[in-house]
Amino acid sequence: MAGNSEQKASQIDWAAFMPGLALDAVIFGYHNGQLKILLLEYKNTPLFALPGGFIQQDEDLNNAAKRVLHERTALSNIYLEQFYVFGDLSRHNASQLKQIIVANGHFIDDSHWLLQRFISVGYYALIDFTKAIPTPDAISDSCQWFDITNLPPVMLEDHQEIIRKALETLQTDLDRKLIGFNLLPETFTMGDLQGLYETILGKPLLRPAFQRKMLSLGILERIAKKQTGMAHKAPYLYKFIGG
Amino acid sequence: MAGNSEQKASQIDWAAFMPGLALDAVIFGYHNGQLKILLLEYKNTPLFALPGGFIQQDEDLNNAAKRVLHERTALSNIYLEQFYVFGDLSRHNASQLKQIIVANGHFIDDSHWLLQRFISVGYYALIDFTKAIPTPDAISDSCQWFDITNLPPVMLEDHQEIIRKALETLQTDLDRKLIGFNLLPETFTMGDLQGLYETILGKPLLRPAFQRKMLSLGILERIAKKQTGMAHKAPYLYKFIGG
DNA sequence: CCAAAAGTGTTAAAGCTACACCCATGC
DNA sequence: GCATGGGTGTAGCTTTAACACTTTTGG
Repeated sequence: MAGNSEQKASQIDWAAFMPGLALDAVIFGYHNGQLKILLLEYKNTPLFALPGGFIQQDEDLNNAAKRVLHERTALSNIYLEQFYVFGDLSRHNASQLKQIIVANGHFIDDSHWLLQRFISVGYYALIDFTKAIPTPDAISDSCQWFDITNLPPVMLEDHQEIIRKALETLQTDLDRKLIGFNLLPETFTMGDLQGLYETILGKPLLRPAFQRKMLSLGILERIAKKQTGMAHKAPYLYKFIGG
Repeated sequence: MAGNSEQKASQIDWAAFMPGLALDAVIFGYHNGQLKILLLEYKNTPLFALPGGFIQQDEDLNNAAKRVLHERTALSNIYLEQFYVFGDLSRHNASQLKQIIVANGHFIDDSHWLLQRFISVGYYALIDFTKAIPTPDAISDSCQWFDITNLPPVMLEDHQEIIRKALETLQTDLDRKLIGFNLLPETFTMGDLQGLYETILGKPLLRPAFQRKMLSLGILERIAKKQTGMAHKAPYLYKFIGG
């Protein structure tokens, strides 16, 4: 849950949103052999949080998620999946929310639904790190990539748990569906792809087996014969062919 | 979405619930080689619907689902999973909802959230058919089992789609997690278990392979040596041992 | 020529498929 | 005995795992 409007809180038409309901997005990217996610840093607080937002009364839930993703990354056509709804009472932390609002110089009545208990739909997204343009929202100082193994210690509400569950879902989805390619640029080497799998699954894989398995799926097309530069045999470039 | 209170609509304290949010439960049972689900039939209408309910302001989302399941089946400790959140605007059908309310002799203001757009969390449950006591709610005439291959043609809103997606999820979960046993009594034969798998997956399985695979998992304990009665070799009884 | 990384070959183990076969029981 | 359903054995195929080997390129 995070502010999703570019306006000041006092100008927001809260009635345009569904009360008590939010969505949080765990946006994965892959760079330099690290799996990363996007986090916002709230103004004047030491709090980090997942990008999120509210659902407009006249908006499909999944479209609200797409909108949030576009606002934070400037990307469209993103791979996006619901993975869990977080609806425990214990995740509610009114004082933390109030701290954020106050730190932004706004006031809100204690009875407002924004300070009450929330139910939040968790989404995870896979994007091409090189194409995203991280963009903070109105109540945040920054929107930055964090290595999944090195997250800030203090996070909003249960966002640590949401991230954990998102990663768990990504790990089990990775070899059931063919989604890994969404984290890479259009063209990539087999080494890139293997590194991605190893990073997500957290274990080394054998190169010959990995190569054969990927090629046997028939979803990779070998593009250029060679790449440039290094002190060893140049790898082939591949691209994903939807299929 | 369905009425979940035992009171008359006019007596219900609507403020006790989270507005715009509901849950729907696809409750699976297995009997006589058929996969079945529980459906409610609304009073004075030809409409069938999934059991469902609202989330109380002071209630965990998952506990609300457990409560609904207990109200409709008299069972506790049910196997229960979230599988999708249905949040499209197109699922909204105000006239259908109003029809149900009117058919129950109640009145409600058109601006009430009950007649507005809803977001619904889909759950599926696996229960022992022989133990459930189907119980209608206050606005329903009946709560009955329906063969999944022979559902009523007219159902509330997008409940057909919810059921389709629940079945799809059950099929993919069936051999990823060890959940089939939740649909059978404590003891069962290998034939029962195979029939269950065949019914859910919609295809025949080879007996030797199935038997070996199940036994190799180490989650079945062979109980009684024999069963009684039929014109052939008596099968062993097995029970599930949580691993 | 050597180190490093890419890619292919090869063999053994493991798993799955399909069918054949034996067991127990009621008619 | 024979039909019926339960349970085991086994041969053949496919998949996976592990390692050896060749290829390319900069130093």
